[in-house]
Amino acid sequence: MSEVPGHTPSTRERILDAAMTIFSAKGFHDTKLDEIVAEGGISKGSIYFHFPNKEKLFIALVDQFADLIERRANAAIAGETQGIRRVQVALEAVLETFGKYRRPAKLLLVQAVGLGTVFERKRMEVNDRFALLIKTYLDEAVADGSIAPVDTAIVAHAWMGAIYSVVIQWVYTGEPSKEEIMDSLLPMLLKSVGYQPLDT
Amino acid sequence: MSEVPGHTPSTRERILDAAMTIFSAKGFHDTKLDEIVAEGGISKGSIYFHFPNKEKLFIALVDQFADLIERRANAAIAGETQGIRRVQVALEAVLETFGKYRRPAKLLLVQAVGLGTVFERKRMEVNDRFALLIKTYLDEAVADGSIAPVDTAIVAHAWMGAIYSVVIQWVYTGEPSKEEIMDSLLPMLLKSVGYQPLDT
DNA sequence: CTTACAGTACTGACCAGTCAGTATTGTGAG
DNA sequence: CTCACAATACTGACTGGTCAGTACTGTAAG
Repeated sequence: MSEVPGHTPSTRERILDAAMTIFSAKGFHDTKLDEIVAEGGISKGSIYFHFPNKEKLFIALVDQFADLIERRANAAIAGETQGIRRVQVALEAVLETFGKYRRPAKLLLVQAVGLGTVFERKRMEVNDRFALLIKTYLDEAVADGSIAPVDTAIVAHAWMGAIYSVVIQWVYTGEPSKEEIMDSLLPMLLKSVGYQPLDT
Repeated sequence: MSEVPGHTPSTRERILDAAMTIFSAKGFHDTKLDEIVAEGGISKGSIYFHFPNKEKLFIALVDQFADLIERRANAAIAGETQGIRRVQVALEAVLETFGKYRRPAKLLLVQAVGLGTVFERKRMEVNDRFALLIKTYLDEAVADGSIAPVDTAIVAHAWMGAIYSVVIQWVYTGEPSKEEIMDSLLPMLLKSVGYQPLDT
């Protein structure tokens, strides 16, 4: 995730890597800090040197990945001009990124849910960010006539949920493959707003 | 949920009701058994008389609601014969049921996620049950020519995720209203498999 | 008395977070 | 370069609050 090839990872990076491994596998509550300590070959104290508490360490990982997703989507969009094409390449970029990072995907989509009041806000914030991103580009596509008018707020949330669900399924079972997802999910989503994709 | 009008609730029911209230509001880990005890006016001892542990109590609630959803969907389907109509009424029934039970919905869709290894299996089981249900009826619709062939496994998961996501949004914010959901989400889902709804 | 439950006081394992101390790196004066 | 000191990075044994679960007592019905 954060490691640069020819670069000895800093302690902070080692902590984040180890935390990602354990958190994504066992979830927040089932992860003991001592397990992260063992995994990363660091000490408990240095976790608390770099992060104020367990919760903030977890949130740092969530933020890190959410930022990455958003950057990739925006980068993809920047290369296109027409409304619906922008939507399409953004979706492709997001699926691509989830596909590339299985553990962070699980962390964000599964382990960050249901953690009680404190995390709820964070999760809604991240979700709303994504939904808004989708909504913005859908609105664009409606405005330039690429697709017929729809309730873009609902469609945005529905798309997000559809993507999450399929990605979660893939995270756990490895099925369906990324190619199948691209080939089936993408056209399906576009069809749901009345757009018939001609090419891939 | 389980209360029958003219029936003094048994202790077991009082436990389940109280547990539902607290679990759905605070999540599994942030709920203390003593809070359930206070909420329900029951005793800790009787919780352990009726349930082996906190985890099983939680799972009982999840199962109870998942069963309800499935029964409602199947009941709705039984009244229709044509493929795609069956899919449509099933979706309506599910949305209807989520709409009627906000707290159980939150419990199932939010609080039951990210609880670590033990609950993961349960969640996947419930999810797969729903996805399979959708898939079965989609396959029917494809078979009888109501809709064009698609990868029904992926579509089923995507639909499930779309519904979850919109319902979760509604659970937290009360928006969009049930009517808007019905009017926007349902046609959108049907459109995603190439079906243009004529009525409703 | 016995069975079937309800109620309550208590326990002890667990683990996030602390802190006193050690190691490493930076710096600037002689 | 080297010595003195400071700042930063890191260590790991220890602690104290928490809370699921238990042991025990109460009671009413048959």
